[in-house]
Amino acid sequence: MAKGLQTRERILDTAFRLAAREGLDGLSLSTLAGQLGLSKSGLFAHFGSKEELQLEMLRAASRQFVDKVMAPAFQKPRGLPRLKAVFDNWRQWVTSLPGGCIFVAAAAELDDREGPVRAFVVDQQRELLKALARTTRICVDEGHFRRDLDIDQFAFEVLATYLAFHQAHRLLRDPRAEQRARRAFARLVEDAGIRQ
Amino acid sequence: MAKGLQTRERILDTAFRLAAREGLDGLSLSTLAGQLGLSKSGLFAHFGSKEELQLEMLRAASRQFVDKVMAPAFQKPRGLPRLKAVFDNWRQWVTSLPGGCIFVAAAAELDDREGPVRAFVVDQQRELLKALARTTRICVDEGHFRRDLDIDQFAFEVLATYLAFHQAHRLLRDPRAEQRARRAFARLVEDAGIRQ
DNA sequence: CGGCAAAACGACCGATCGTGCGTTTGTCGC
DNA sequence: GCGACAAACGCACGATCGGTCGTTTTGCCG
Repeated sequence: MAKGLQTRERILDTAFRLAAREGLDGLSLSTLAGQLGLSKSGLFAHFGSKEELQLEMLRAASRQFVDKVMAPAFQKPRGLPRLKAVFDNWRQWVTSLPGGCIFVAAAAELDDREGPVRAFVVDQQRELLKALARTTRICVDEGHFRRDLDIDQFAFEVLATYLAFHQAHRLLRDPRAEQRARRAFARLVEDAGIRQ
Repeated sequence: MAKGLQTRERILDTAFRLAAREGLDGLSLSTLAGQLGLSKSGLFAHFGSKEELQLEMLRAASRQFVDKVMAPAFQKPRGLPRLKAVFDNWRQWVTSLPGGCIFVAAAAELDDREGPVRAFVVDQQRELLKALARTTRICVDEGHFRRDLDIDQFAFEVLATYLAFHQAHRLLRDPRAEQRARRAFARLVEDAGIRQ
């Protein structure tokens, strides 16, 4: 009983790292099985289909995202410190993963298809925007941001900064990517601050 | 002689639309040939390999981008009107293509591989950033933007807005995507303007 | 220990991939 | 209108894909 779940976790962990490199479809069962030292059929038996594996892999990635990015940030004080921690952890989440963020890869890959995998990614992205908006709202409530700030617009622009950082870092391999992202975020925060 | 080039153009045009939906690898020669009413081998003969087809397809996409986005904008007066036209045309470039922007798809797909296709996409992205920076510099020269503006940072943030727009539009299918992008761009422009 | 389900295996399926080859069809200059 | 050459074709190849199945190995429990 325990052995199965243990192997399953090992599969998902390896899969979500590998899928960020090869894409959701690019990752083949043979490759994954080889990487894990398992037979293809042995691996396959854990999930009924490749789609199910993709879904479980994304769910595992979501859990890791919460653990590494959101949860630690929520240890920080409410308001601006927490928002900054979210963005910092988010950046580190990308740089720590050798294949980049799987959700960015999945978003581009799935934006035209239909089905449960796309639905999950869309849902997660919406949840992320909501979480960003909530964190931003607290900044307003705490008096760190001005009251007439457009919360959802702010969340959109934080996401924009993240996406540009991801591209500059992974595609262009620009060493200034982090600096660019930091400055863009700082400008966002400054603009949202209380005017004097 | 003329027939060959004509067919070649038709192939590339269909390919670059299709590849935005399916990805660079996802697009198969069989599918493309079927869509064009050609045999797979007849299509294949135009290019020595799939990689060459991908390269030529991206080159064709680049030409279209210049024609549809950059060139029309350069008809506008120097400075802010031109910059705004670039961004407007850029947005329309995405919405007019049923599969979205192939470079965004390619960027996510290729960020880990090596080879000439990746190199081309990287080069094009760098050129785009440079073109954005040049257009922004003219805004400074014309007195529309303040003199101490960080040009490259500005270009980075314009690209960020575009990427977030692309994602909101294509993945989330958010009807407010355009409004969000407009506002983000407007805030960028306002921030870069002459302080009073 | 023995027994038995869970887990992993290896061989195989049909489909599809990119690619090569020999042939037929089409077009254009003389 | 005919010869030459480009363009498109049909067919088959080896590889790899996701997926199936019957068998063997493993590990837990009484």
